[in-house]
Parts: sequence; C-alpha cells; structure tokens
Amino acid sequence: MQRLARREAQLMEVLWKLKRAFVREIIDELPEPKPHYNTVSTMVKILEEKGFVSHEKVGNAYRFFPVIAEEEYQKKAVDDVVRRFFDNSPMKLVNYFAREQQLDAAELERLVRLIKEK
Amino acid sequence: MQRLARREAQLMEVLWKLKRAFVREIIDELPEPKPHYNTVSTMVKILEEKGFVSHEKVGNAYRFFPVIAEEEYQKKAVDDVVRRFFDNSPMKLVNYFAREQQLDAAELERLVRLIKEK
DNA sequence: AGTATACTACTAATCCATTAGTATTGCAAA
DNA sequence: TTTGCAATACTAATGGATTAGTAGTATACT
Repeated sequence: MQRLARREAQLMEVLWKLKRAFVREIIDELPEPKPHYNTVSTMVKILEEKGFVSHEKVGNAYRFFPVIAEEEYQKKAVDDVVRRFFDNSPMKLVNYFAREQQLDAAELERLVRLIKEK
Repeated sequence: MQRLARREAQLMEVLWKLKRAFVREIIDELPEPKPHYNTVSTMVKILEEKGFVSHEKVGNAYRFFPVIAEEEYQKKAVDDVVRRFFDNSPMKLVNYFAREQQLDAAELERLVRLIKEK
C-alpha cells in the first residue's frame, strides 16, 4: 500500500468518516480555507487510480467511497511509529505513555484482567 | 516544527543515531541503492536551513549534527497517531495492542505497580 | 609544480502533490 | 427552446522534495 500524502490522508479520513460522499459533501467536512471544488475532484480521482477509493454513479454525479479499510491504514501507521521510535516493541510505547502520565492505573488493571481471562 | 518529508526523516534518523556525522558517514548508513553524495549534501543543507541540523567545520569538511531532539519529533509523531486514530486517547491505543495480543499481562502488572508507587 | 582525491558551492532537472482554470455535458427551470 | 446550474473531463501551473550534474577549492602525495 502506497503512502498517503498530507492532503490525500485528509480526504481519506473524511471518506472513512462519511462512508460514501459526493465531492460537495467532502468539501463540507474540510476546514477553512476550503480547497477548490476541482482540486478535490482531481484528488479523489487520483486516489481512485491509486486504489484507495472507488465510485458509483448517482444521477449524473459520482459518489465516492473508500476501498481500503481505515483499520488497515491505521495499522500501518501505528506499526511504523512503533518500529521507528520504540524498537518495534509495543510495550515500550506503553511505557512511554506511562512516563508521560497519560495512563490510569485502574484502567490498566482492568485491561490486565481482561487479558488474563483469555 | 515543520513536518519532515520521507527522505528528510530518513537522514534525521541516521543523524540521531550517529549523533554527529560527515556526509560520507551518513551515506554509509543508508540502504542500497545509496543516493548520490551531492544529493545527501544538498539535503542536509536544506535540513540546516529548516533548523533541524547544524554543522561544525572539521579540517575542510563539515560534520553535521541534529539540533532538534529525537524525542521532540517522536512525541509529535506519536501524538499525531493517537489523535488521528485513537480519538486522542492513549488508553485506546493500549487497548488496541492488547487486542492484537502484543502485550504481556505480567509486564503490564509490573507497570501498574510502578505507576501506583508514585 | 603537477596530479589525484575529497570535499563544498551552485544550480538545473525531475518527480509528485496540490491547485485551479477552461471546456463540456446533462438536467431542469423559466 | 433557452438559460442557468452543478457536475465531470481535461489540462496547465505551481511548489516542494529529491536527484544529480558541473565547477571550484583545499589537501596530500609524487
């Protein structure tokens, strides 16, 4: 799977959120300053060429939808961070958050119990 | 802090690893196919303009070193993933790894004890 | 001195993402 | 039918990352 550029990732996130959307609807979700209609139109077409989205015809317009699951892309992104910064060890990442005081002991304990039950 | 492009990030990772390095040494760390000497030379110069690295003169050559701490960049990358994919909740990320069976209950318990001691 | 080597300086070319313009088409309202 | 609207189709322009060429300069070796 190719890497998504910044704007491309942004458009994919909108599509994952909306499930399926017309160009107009995608633009509605984007923050100001909104890109030109044709800019978005061109980019979803490119995303389609790259195999990330597909479209269906509705009336005389196209409605686009993701072909790649968000989870798949998410997994890649997370793995990448773990590999690059945490020596490929998820536990090191968890430790990092603990050190940053961003984890709650009680919640972690609940999680430990869940794991043990399996 | 500006976002690093792909090649830029790769060069920074080498510099963070080596602490300080000549262009030649950076290239030695890169996988095949190795980029042209001047390609790397140009890119570290750009990284210097962007404020990511600096250099010292050694003999008649430049030795480059990072000005930005890896931890700082790492933090940004991790926060980004947590924000985009886990609703800004580190705990959700931990849960994700638990579901992926990538966490060990015993290690987690040790961590819980550490947190409680504080 | 003359030559080879290894670097820096400068710069042009290429690639790809991103932007947005113009042209065209289909449909519907007047 | 004509006019207007909203979409697609096509394509050119821009910008930044990346590549690498050519030239210049310092050093060391013969």
